[in-house]
Amino acid sequence: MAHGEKRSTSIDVAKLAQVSPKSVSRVFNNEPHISPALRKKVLRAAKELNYHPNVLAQGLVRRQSYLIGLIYEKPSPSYVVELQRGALERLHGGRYRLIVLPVESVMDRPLEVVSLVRSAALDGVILAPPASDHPDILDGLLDARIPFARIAPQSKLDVGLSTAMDDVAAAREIAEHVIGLGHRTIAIILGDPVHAASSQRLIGYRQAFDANGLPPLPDLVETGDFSFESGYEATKRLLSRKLRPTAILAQNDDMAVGAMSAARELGFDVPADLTVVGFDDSEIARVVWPRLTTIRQPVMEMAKTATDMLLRELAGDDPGGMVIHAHQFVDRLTAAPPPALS
Amino acid sequence: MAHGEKRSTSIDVAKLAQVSPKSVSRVFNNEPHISPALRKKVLRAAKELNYHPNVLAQGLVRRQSYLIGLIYEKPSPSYVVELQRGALERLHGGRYRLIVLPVESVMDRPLEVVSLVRSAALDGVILAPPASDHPDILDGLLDARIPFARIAPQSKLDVGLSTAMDDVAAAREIAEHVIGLGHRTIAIILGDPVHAASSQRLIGYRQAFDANGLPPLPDLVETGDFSFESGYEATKRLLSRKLRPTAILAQNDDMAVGAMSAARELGFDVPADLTVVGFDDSEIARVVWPRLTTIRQPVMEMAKTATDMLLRELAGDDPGGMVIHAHQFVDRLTAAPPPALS
DNA sequence: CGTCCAATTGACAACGAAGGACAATTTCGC
DNA sequence: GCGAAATTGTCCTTCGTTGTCAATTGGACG
Repeated sequence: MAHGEKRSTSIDVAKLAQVSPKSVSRVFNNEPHISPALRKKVLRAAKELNYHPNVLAQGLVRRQSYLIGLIYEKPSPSYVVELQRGALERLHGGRYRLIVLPVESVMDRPLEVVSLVRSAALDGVILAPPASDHPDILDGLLDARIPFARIAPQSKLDVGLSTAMDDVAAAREIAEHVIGLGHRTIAIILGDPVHAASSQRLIGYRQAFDANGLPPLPDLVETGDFSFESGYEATKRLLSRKLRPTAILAQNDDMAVGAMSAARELGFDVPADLTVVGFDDSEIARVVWPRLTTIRQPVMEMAKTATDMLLRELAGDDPGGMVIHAHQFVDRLTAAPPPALS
Repeated sequence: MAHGEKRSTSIDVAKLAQVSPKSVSRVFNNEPHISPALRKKVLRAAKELNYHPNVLAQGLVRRQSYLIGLIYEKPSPSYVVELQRGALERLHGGRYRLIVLPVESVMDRPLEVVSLVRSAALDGVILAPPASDHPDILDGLLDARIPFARIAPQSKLDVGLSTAMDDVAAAREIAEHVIGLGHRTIAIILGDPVHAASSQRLIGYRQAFDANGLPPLPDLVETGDFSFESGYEATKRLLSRKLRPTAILAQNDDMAVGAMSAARELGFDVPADLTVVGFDDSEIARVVWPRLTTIRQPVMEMAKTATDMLLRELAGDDPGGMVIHAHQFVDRLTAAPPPALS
């Protein structure tokens, strides 16, 4: 039993080093005006006692918890991973820590979210869609004076900090590409309508249709929820219609991959018989075969920037209001001319 | 500007409700012997002031932070997601929160991990591989008296709490299946050797080889790091050898999917020309086409159980020492007899 | 060698809530 | 209306660290 050193306090260290507790505090906070001799004494004593300042006590007096929350509602795993990666990359090395707060249903009980944030004493919050667009949440946080950074918001863009991309332009771009390949019978799989990005992307698709003299095709639209399964089911329905699409625009990669699976099961080859494109360029897009043609949404970068802005705000600097990140069309292997023309 | 209510304290609530601060405390901590009337008064005042107990102050006096850390070292995204999901599911509704602590390199600086945990004042820690097997980390946590639960440890099984599965048996099982299909030239893609699971699974493969009179095949072994890319690269090398395998045992799903991609690129059909099996049954296994034959490792359940044990320990109950979860062979579409026999 | 200013330290009261030990006050059974 | 039990209130500590301001020390300089 060599184990069992009890937690030591700044007072213990002070006693051992024969200085005042205040001096210990000063050394640990790198305050100016400290003689090298004092610093050495304190550090030696601290090391001997294996002392770590108690963040709870610090937090109490400084009115900070050094906790940042990441709020999201069960989006695709790959999206969450990217979000976290971006946030953690920025947080790394600093004193702030990341708390993950997946919430059941943002839309149903928005005030619960605010209450959660308050009772956890978070210093700041990163809001992923669809929480980033919920007015009650924004108001609640504003009211509680809790700084927040929003990822990909689509409304009330003047509120809080945000990082975003141009969903409309991106969607238009990938739709243009598919049309350019010769497709005329194009189906759309929408994501969860509570995500504002869903309607934005639809607008982009429509713009491309319009610009190329195609009808809006209300028949060939199915609604999913951004999950693999929903893309799979939607595609099964689409491919069993009398008017069969030669291309499918899925509003994210998971649904696109679901579409590919369904197509394969029904005997269609991708892309020879059916073009499938996604949106996001999440990990899965690079990993499936054939590799998915999609739009690269810089989720990690957006999360990193959002975190950066939040930290700057917490530090008292002016972080600016909104940063737009560039998207990018990524042409891989799932888009080809329609069978009739090939 | 309706915004800006300042944070209120228990004393504010007491004043407004015209009761003693002690009563406020009693109500919020659900102590017995409180009349419904008092409770109502306090709750109403608290609501009006939008009062939330300050967790920092509570934590200070109770010596708890209500923070649980999840420590992992950049494993596959799907694995992380499952871990988090399991932990969060158990934590949901309670007062404990999850802090994610991905660490650069557990092996290089194990004491940094301990120091991180101490300075963040975590109440308990969940250790994913390979941290769950590092003796210095275990000792450090033991020393600091911080409870921890280990996921899938392979050594020092008597230390701390743990949840695990039988990697050897599982690996043997899937190898037996492949051999049973008629394969005789079987390649292995190992995961990162710092993960103890890697060698355990290899032992299982070898047991199956031995039992069926196959040589250990040291030539057809490649080492990856559990990532898609490493599986992809390893497979490119394997398939360009003079002695070409008809089946590949990958030590996790990501590498297996990488193997499938590489095979496809080289013109091999899976499973007609090449059988590929994985390990873990992470999300990706269900999502790729053809769907991956693999071993289901109950990561989410293990994480959930680990969290449960940790919470029980924190509550002062006896959580027991170790729980073994059952694995399961999942036969899907990527394993078939070798071409010569089909 | 004393004086005065700056650089260093120290003393002490917050911070917000909980816990313990009792005292004071209802409330209720009968 | 009495005694006992159930509620509430008082008061004082504790938790570990920082802010504020006063005290001390060390030098430069005349």
